[in-house]
Amino acid sequence: MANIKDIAKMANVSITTVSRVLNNHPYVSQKKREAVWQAMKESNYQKNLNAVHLSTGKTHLIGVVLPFSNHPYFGLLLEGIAEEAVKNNYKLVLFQTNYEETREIEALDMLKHKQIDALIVCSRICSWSTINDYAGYGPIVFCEDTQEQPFSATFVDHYKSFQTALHYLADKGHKKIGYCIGRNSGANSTNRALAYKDFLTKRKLPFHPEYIFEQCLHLEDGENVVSKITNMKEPPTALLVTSDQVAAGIAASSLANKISIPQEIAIIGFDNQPISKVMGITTMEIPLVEIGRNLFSQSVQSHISYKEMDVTLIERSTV
Amino acid sequence: MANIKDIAKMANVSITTVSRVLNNHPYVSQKKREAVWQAMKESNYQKNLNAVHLSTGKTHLIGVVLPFSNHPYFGLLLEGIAEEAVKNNYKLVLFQTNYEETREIEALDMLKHKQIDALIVCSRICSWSTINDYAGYGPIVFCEDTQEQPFSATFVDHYKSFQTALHYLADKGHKKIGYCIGRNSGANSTNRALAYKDFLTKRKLPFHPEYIFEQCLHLEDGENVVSKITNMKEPPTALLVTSDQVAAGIAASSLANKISIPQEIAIIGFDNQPISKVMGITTMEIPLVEIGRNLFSQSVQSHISYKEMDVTLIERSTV
DNA sequence: CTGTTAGCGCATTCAC
DNA sequence: GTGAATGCGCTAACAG
Repeated sequence: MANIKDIAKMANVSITTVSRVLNNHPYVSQKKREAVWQAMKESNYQKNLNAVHLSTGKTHLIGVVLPFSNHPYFGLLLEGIAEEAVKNNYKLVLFQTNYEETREIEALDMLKHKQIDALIVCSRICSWSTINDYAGYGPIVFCEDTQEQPFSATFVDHYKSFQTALHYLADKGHKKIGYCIGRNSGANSTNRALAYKDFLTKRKLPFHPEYIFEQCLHLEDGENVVSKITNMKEPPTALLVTSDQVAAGIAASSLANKISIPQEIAIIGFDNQPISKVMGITTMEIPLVEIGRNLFSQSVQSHISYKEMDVTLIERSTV
Repeated sequence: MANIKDIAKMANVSITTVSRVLNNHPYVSQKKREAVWQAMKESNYQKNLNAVHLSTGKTHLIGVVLPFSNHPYFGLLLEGIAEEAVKNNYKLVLFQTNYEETREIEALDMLKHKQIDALIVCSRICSWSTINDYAGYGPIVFCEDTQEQPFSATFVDHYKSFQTALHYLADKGHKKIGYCIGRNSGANSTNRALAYKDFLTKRKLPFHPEYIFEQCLHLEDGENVVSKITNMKEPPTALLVTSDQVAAGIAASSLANKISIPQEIAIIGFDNQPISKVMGITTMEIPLVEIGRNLFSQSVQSHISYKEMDVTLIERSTV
């Protein structure tokens, strides 16, 4: 495989000149420029990116941290990130963490040691104090409201959207409303819990701890929720489900258990995934692909920015 | 950030010795080894992988080519690949092709130019003759029967599994059986088409071209199938659906259109995705995660190997 | 066992 | 406009 030296020899110029045309610098005569192009064509030259990386300290690689790659939520996010990466000639390095802190730190370390240019954290597990140790090594962008933290972010206002959905349900006459959430830690979960409490207070509704269902991440988790509900003396009449996957699971399981939706239980999902459309689930649309695209853009910028995306209620037939 | 030279200085040894302990070479006295460790600890040393890559010509990066990252089929495959990559301290570089040939060639070119060590092609679009041009630049592994091609592969026998499912349906009394397929090109599709024809011949059943539904990749595509079927004078009584996603879409759409399953139409999906379990869809289980794991292993081996995985019929309630 | 030295392929001063 | 020279951080003969 030809290298820059070979090209220089073939084109009868110096290595520097080759490097200049390679990087589109001005101040190269048209004649030499063409000679270099010719030589590159003939020898099917291609830069050795490893050398470029070592020399420049840049890798054109962006790390993406996510818990699982096989979850539609992250799939959509990744789709948006990947789309933009292709456009900008960046490649993505995947860090599948399974929510293990060490995995996330591995990614952070790669940033620290210049193995990637920036890091996109789709779902954070490390504390801010840990992450702050890595500020300055390169952009780290998040998919949550980073508040005062010195990191870019693209996010939705989970407090607001949760309230919107909750009041929508209440306006339809529901008084016993519960919700399903993925993790009980995490900023997003905290915000939603707060929104829930504030809603209850405002509407003067009692707080039922058993109306909160945790560990609702995957389709299968919906079954669990349904089985818990069927065993309740006073089950909720409506459920806010923070993932369309789980909402779909609940819908399917309800069907199997002859529980009618929305008569016996109303459901609002989140994300507006294809599955919610197919199954007619009312949902809060989160523009995940667009968020992904924006996350990528922020990761290749040196300044910090915050971008809030809107959530839209999509009415279908489960409320 | 300290480099190998600094460490050498601190530990009072040569660069080579540092490199040796770095790479666990023998022939280093315990004393010096410990001195180096000490220095590394003190300075929080970390290798610059770009330098390692340039020097060794290896990147510890494996490329993964797939059409979409947000499809559960590829999500599961990716899950298996990622799992094994983490174990072996490799990182994954994603190539989302959207089935565009140029994207796949980009990946191939990265292999050629040593930017990645190997390539895993989850779904091929390029012709074998194109791909053969890249043989020798590094391992390329496929998720399909590579036949005489000089590339490793992990795959399932689509001919066989299609036949199994088809005869299962026929044994249940079905005579009008159709199938839904993703792409009409691709080796897997060809094999299934062949299996279908052979089955028809063997059972002396007529061939209805309208019983073949193409472009069935996503959940939403199921709607289409159902609407086509409802407009047929003589609709099929059973459907083989090469993706659980589409099968789920068909099930949901049937429900919405008051078509009862399996009474009016029987369905067999493929993959055994969570959704098929939740919706009680009979399916042909393909061990995607395991295939992913094996694909990774093959990608870091220098010899060529072929591994066929078994497909298992999982009976649920749609037949 | 240990150190010296020569690359790996490219970007980038700096001088002409 | 152009090129010689230096360095990025590490590996791997080779010599001792």
